[in-house]
Amino acid sequence: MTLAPGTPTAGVNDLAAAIAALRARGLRVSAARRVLLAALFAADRPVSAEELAGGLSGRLPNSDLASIYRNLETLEELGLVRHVHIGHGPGLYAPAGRRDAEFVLCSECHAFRVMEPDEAERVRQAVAGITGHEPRFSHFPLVGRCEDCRGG
Amino acid sequence: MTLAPGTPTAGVNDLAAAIAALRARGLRVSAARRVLLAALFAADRPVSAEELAGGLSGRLPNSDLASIYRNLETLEELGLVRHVHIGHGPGLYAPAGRRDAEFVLCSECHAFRVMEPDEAERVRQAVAGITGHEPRFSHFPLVGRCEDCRGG
DNA sequence: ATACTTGCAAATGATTTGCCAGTGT
DNA sequence: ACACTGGCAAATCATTTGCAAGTAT
Repeated sequence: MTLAPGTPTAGVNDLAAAIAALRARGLRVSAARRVLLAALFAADRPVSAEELAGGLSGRLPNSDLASIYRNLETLEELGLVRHVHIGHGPGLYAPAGRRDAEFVLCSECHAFRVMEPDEAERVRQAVAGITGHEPRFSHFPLVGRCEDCRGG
Repeated sequence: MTLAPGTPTAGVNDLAAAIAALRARGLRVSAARRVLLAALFAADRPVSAEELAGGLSGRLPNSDLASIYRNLETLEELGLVRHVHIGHGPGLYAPAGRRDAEFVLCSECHAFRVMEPDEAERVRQAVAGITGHEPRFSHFPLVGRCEDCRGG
C-alpha cells in the first residue's frame, strides 16, 4: 500500500484510538483488522505473526498469515504498530505507544523488558554524549547480561 | 558439529592464528576453510555468506553456500568468527578479534562503524550504571541517528 | 458501485539438513 | 584407513506477492 496524504499518525494507546486512526486515514476497518489490533493491545509482550494467527483462529473464520503480515505492515506504516527482533526468531509485534518503547534483553537469562521512560532518557543522554548517536532500542533491543546474571 | 574438549579458543587477529586454532582443536584445515578465513580477514567490513560465496568462486573449484554456512557456524563456535545483523538483510560475518567488536549504525544515513575500544568501554560503564545491563553491540549494533544526521 | 481487503497458492530469501563421495591427518 | 568435510539437492522458516472473490464505505 501507499499511504494517502493526511495527518501523519503517531502512536496511540488503546484500541479505539487505533481504529479511529485507521478511519482518519481513509483505511477500512475490517473484522480482520479489528481483531488483529485487539490481539496486539491485549498481549502483554510483543508477539509473532504466527502467534497472532493462532490466537486469532476461532475469533475469525480464517486467519491467514499473509493477511496478518500485510496488515501488520500497513499498521506499522501508520505508526500504530512496531516490531522488535529478539535473537534469530521471527519479528515480534506490539502496538506503538505515543513514544517508542525501548527494550532490554539479557543475553544470559533472556529476561526481556521495557525500559522505564526516565531510564531510557538517561541511556539516550549518556550514549549520545559518548558515541554521538542518539540510540534507539525499539527495533533491536539493548542486549547485555543483566544485574542478576552478572552476580549483582 | 559438537566441539571436542580442549582449550577454549578466543578471538585471534590473523589468518595464521586462526588456522593454528583450527589445528589446536583437531579440526581439519581444508582448502575451503583456508580460503573462507582468508576472505574474512581480507574484508574491511562484515560480509554475507552470499558475498563470501561470490568472492570465493574462482579461488575454489566450487563454493557452495551450504558449506560456507556450515563453516561459518563451526568457526563461530570456535570463537574465530562472529556475525552481526544490520536491518533485515542476511547476517554479516567478520573475524573475531581477541575482544568482540562493538558496532554502531546510523538509523538515518546507515553509516556503519566499529566503536573505539575506550568508546565501547565508556558506553558499557554508562549503560551498566543505568539499566544494570552490561551492553553488547556485537550481534545487534547500537542503532541511532549519528551526530551529522542530528545536525551536530 | 468501487476501491480496498482477504484468502489461498505459489514465490522468495536466508539458512539448514540429508546423504554420499572426497580428502586431511 | 577413518573420521571429518565438501558438494548437491531438497527441506525448512519467515515473509512476500499474484490474483480472483468478498466487503466496507
